[in-house]
Amino acid sequence: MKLDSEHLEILAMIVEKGGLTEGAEALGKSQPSVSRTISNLEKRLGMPLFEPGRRPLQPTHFGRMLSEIGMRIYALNREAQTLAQNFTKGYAGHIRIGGTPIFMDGVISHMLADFQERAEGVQFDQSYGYFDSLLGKLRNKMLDMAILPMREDQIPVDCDFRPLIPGRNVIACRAGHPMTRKGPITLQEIDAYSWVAPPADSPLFRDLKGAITSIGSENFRFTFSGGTLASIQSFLIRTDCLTVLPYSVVYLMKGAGQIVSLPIKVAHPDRKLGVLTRKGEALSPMLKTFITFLEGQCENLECRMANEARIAKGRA
Amino acid sequence: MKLDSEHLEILAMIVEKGGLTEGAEALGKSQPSVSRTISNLEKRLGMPLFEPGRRPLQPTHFGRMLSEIGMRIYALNREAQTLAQNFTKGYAGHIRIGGTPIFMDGVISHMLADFQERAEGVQFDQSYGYFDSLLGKLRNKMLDMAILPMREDQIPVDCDFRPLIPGRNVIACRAGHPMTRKGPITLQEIDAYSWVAPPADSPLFRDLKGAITSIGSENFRFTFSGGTLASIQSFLIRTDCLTVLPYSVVYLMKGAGQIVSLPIKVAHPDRKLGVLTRKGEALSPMLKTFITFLEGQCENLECRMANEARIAKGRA
DNA sequence: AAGAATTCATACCATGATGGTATATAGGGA
DNA sequence: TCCCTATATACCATCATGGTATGAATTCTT
Repeated sequence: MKLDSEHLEILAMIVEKGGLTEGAEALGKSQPSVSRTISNLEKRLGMPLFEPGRRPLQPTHFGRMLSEIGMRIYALNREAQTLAQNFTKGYAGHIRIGGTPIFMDGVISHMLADFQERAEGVQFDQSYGYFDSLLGKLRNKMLDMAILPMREDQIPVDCDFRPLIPGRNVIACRAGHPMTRKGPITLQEIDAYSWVAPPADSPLFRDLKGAITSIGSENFRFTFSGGTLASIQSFLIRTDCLTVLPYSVVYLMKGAGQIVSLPIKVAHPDRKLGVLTRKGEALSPMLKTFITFLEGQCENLECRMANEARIAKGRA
Repeated sequence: MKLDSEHLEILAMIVEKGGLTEGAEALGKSQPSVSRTISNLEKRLGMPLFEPGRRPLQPTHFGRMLSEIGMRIYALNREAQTLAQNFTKGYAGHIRIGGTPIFMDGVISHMLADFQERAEGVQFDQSYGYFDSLLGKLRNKMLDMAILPMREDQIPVDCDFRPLIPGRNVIACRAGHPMTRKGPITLQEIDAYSWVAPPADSPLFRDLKGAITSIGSENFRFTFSGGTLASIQSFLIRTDCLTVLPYSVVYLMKGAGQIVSLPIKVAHPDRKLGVLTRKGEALSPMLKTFITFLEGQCENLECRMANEARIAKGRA
C-alpha cells in the first residue's frame, strides 16, 4: 500500500505543532483540509493516528512513529528546496570550463579560486585545449564555456563570444635578467638569448613567432618548448631565456617578483581573450553569475594594468 | 517554492533506473505520466533536470543532486510503509498492560518475554493494580488491557472479559519444608507455621484468609506481608512460612525447585484470571495478536498443570 | 547514410484527490 | 450547565494526475 509522502509530512506537522488547527496554519492549508487528510490516512491504514476524543489531539504510539518518519521526509523536502534555490539563484552549480593552458593557469585559475569563495556551491571541471578542440567540446556539450583568444571574424555563428581582456603579448624574462638593466634594447642584444616557447600547436606559439619577427629578429632558437605555464615559469627563473606571454599573465606573476616584462613593443594580434558559449541556449544561473564575475575581474585587472603602464610611462 | 516529494521520488526512480520508460514501469505508471511530471518539475524549477537531446536521458548535475534527495525520501516512504504494515498486521505496536501484581510477575511476565521474541516490534508498558484502579485506568484509556481475577457477575457492562485460567489457589512453601515430608496433614501442624501474605488490599489477601479459614485454621499469624512475588518467594525459601498463591504461579515456580505446593484442598474462589478490555472498541492488531497469544499460552499452561495433577493423583 | 527501432514528448479526456467555505459536533473549562 | 474552542462533516469547484493515442527525436543497424 503506497503512502503519500505529503500525508506523512502533514501528519508530522500536526504532531509537531501539537494540534490540527496550528498544524494546518503552519502548512498554509485550511483546518478542514488537513483534518480530512488525516481522517483518510487513518481510514486507509485502518488504525487511528490520534487518540480519539482527546482535545489537544494526542498522537497514538503508531501515529507518533509515522510522524517521525514524516518529519524526516519534511526535512529532506526542505533540503531539496534550498538545493533548488541555490541552483536557480546561481549559488550552486556545475561548470565545465575549458581554455587555453597559459591563460587558464596564469589568470583564470586565480579567478576560479576567488569565485569559489563567494559561491561555495560551485563545482568546476576544468580542461585545456585550443580553438578546434574547445569548439568541438563546446558543441558536443562536453563544455559549458571555453576561454580562448578570438578574433571578431573568427567567432563561430553558433556561438556567443564575450571578450574579457585584450590579447596583448609581452616579452618576459626573469627579474634581474641582463636585459632589464639597460635602457634602450638593441636587436643584437635580444638575439643573444634563446627562447622558451609554449606548445607548437598553440596560438601563443604563433604569437611568439610573430612577435619575434615584429621586433626584427630572424634567427631565434628555442631552448625549451611544450611546457605549461608552471614549467615555463620555472625555466625562465633559472635561465636567461626570453619568452612571449600575454601581458595579463606576466602582470599577475610580477607579484612574486621573479618574472618581469621587457619594455619592447611587440606586434599584438587583434584578438581578445574571452568566453565562448553556445548560442541560443539559456545559461545556467551559476554560469551566468560566473561569467559576470569573470568580466568584472578582468575589467579590474585591465584597469590595474593600465595604471601600471601609466606609471611606467611617467617614469620613463 | 514547495516541491512535491512525490515528484522527487519519481525523479529519483528515473535516474535510478536510467530511463524514463523503465522508471515509469518501476513506479507502476505510464511513461507519458512521468514524462509530464518531470517536464512540469523542470518548468517549475526553471532548470533542466536532464541533459536535453540525449537519448538514454542523462541527468544534469542538478538533476542528480535532487534525485539523491528523492531517493532518500523514497527510502523513508518505504520505511513508513513497512512500519504501517507491521502495525496493521500486528507485528508492532504499543501495549499498555496492567494487572494484579502476583499473577503478572508469576505468570504473565514469562509470557510477555516469550511474546517479545516472536513480535519484536511490540512495546509493553506494564503497571500493577487491583480491580478498581485497573478498571479506572482502563476506562480512562490509560491502559489497553488489564489482567485480573474476575467473577462472571463482576464484569463491568462496558468491558469485555476473556478468561485465561482458573483462579485456583494453593498453599505453598519452600521445598524441603517439614510439611512436605509427612503424609496426611493435620490442622495443628499447619497452625504451627506462620504465614506470608500479599498486600492487604489485594484480592489474593482475601483469598488467603478464605483459604486458611476453609482448612479450619483460625488463629493464623503473618510474619511478612505486603511484598511482591519476588519478596514472597525469597522469604518463603529462607523460612518455614506458608502462603497462598495461585496454582499457576506456584506451578511455574516449581521449575526452580525451591517452592512447592502442599496437597491440601483450599476453597478456591469461582473467579478466573483473565483479560479485561474496553467493550465496543476495535482492538489494535497487536493487542489482538497478543491476547490470542496469551490465551494459547494459558491453555497450554492449564493443560500441563492438569497433567501434573493427574500424575500426582496416580502417585498418591 | 537511410531506415528501423527505441525512447521521449505532446494532445486530449476522464476522474478523483485536494482545497476551500459553511456548518455541525464534541471536549474542556468557568 | 453553558460557553468557547477545537475538530469533523458536507458540499462544491478545480486542478493535478493518470491513461490512451500519437507525434517527434535520437540512436542503432544495415
